[in-house]
Amino acid sequence: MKEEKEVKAAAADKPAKAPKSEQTRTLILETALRLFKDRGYDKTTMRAIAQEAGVSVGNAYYYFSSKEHLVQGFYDRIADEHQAAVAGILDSDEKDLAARIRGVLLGWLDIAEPYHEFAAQFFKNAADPDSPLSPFSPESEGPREAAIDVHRRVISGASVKIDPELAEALPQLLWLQQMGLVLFWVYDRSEGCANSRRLVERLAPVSARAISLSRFRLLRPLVKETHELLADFMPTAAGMAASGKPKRSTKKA
Amino acid sequence: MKEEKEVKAAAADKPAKAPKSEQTRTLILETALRLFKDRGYDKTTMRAIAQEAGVSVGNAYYYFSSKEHLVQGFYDRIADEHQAAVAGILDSDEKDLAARIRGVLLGWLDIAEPYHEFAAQFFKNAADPDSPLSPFSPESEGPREAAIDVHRRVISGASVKIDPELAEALPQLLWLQQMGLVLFWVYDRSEGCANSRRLVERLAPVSARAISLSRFRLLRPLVKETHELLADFMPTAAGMAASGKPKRSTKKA
DNA sequence: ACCCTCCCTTGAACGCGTTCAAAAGGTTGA
DNA sequence: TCAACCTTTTGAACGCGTTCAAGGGAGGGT
Repeated sequence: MKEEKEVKAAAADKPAKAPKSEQTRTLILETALRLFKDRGYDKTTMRAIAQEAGVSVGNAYYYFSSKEHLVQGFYDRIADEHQAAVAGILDSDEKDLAARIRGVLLGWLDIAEPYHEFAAQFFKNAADPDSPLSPFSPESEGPREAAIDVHRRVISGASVKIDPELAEALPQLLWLQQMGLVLFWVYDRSEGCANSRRLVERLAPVSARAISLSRFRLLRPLVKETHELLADFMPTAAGMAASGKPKRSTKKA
Repeated sequence: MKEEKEVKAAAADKPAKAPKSEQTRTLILETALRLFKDRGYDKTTMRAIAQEAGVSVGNAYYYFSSKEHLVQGFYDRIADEHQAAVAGILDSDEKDLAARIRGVLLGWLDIAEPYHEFAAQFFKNAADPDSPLSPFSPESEGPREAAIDVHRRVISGASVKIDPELAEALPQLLWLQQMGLVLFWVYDRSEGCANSRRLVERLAPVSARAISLSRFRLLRPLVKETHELLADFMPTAAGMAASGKPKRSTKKA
């Protein structure tokens, strides 16, 4: 299943990076993503992808072990675009936490909007626990950590004072909030996903307020327990549930 | 699609309630649920269901317009069993909120455990926004309202004092929490879903504490905003997203 | 008797994702 | 040059969910 391109044996002074068939792989992937965007996921058949790319269906399966795996590329692309898009806000001198949260979430909606129909169609695959496409799957750890890191920067750039214990768990919580937004967005059929945007406008101040309230003594025990809960069950929720033991992962993607 | 049994014209003094083919329908449904439980969802083919029930595949589709629709029965069954199972706790003199939450959630895990493997397999269908099986779909409004009502009784039987504004939104919030638990449970591969149970044990006190803290002045604005947010976006999240206008539904199932 | 109508039932057929044995290409060593 | 070997490519075939035109069969009006 997992094959890494191992350079034969000797060193080719010109690795060239296009080893014959990497082109075929890319061709199939690009064709697939284009058709997905044009026709939607369900209406794009493997036969159509193969035909459009000028190869056989079997060949597509030689490079991508299933139709789902073709989506991984799209998945990564959105994440990359989002991280690029929010860099401006994250590195700006905007200190208001609500504004930063709002910017990151609205930024995601902007990036994802062109793919809304397509995304809604394959969202069910991503929700399958057995699918590598699931945001909780071990295969998604890299992108997931990167996404959580965005929220880490959301917090660190804000002027708000945060309980240090909460600060540790907060990026994960904000990421969970983002997953909730994605869920809402997938269901959102309103023009231009206007409802999702309004939700963000309303939700961001509430989140920010809740966070800023957390430093009060009154909430100390609640914060502490919440933190412990996340530490035990979240690191990789899927891995945790699967293995039976909480595990800490320090791997960086 | 929606057909109600209309008594022909005249009054049959013996409606008999088994009008010829209701038996066929039931036979197909029971056969399907049995095979689902035995073999899992994916490995149970429509052909196998038809053959086992002694009918043709087309006949199965005459009564159930898709394989998914066969699952609706299972869906309803779990909900009914759960409501029966937690009646004891809800009507008891247990006044501790954490214990009540814990009881309801653990009760669900008990009921659902036999179907864990099966459920994980069709969970992806339930996550499809276009599927009537989705817990957020209009078709699921009846069961959803019933499930929310369970949480309403969780609260009303507890001795805790609750901000009246929060009290209105709280059942929905607890239901969302339950949906989160279901998500975790679907991913849970541990022996006997032990991790899900431990999550409940840890989560219930945290939830209860958060709720009891909500009556403090400090949290008043946060509670108010949260309530408004839910009122606008939750009633039927799907319907809301679809129609563009919040709608209040007072329909009882 | 006949036909008409409506409910129920059939099974072949369609399009899909996916698999696989076999062929075609390309590279290496003698 | 030939042969062995691995990578790449092919397209027919499989099993699936689903559809549909066609066929019972039970009543009821004439």
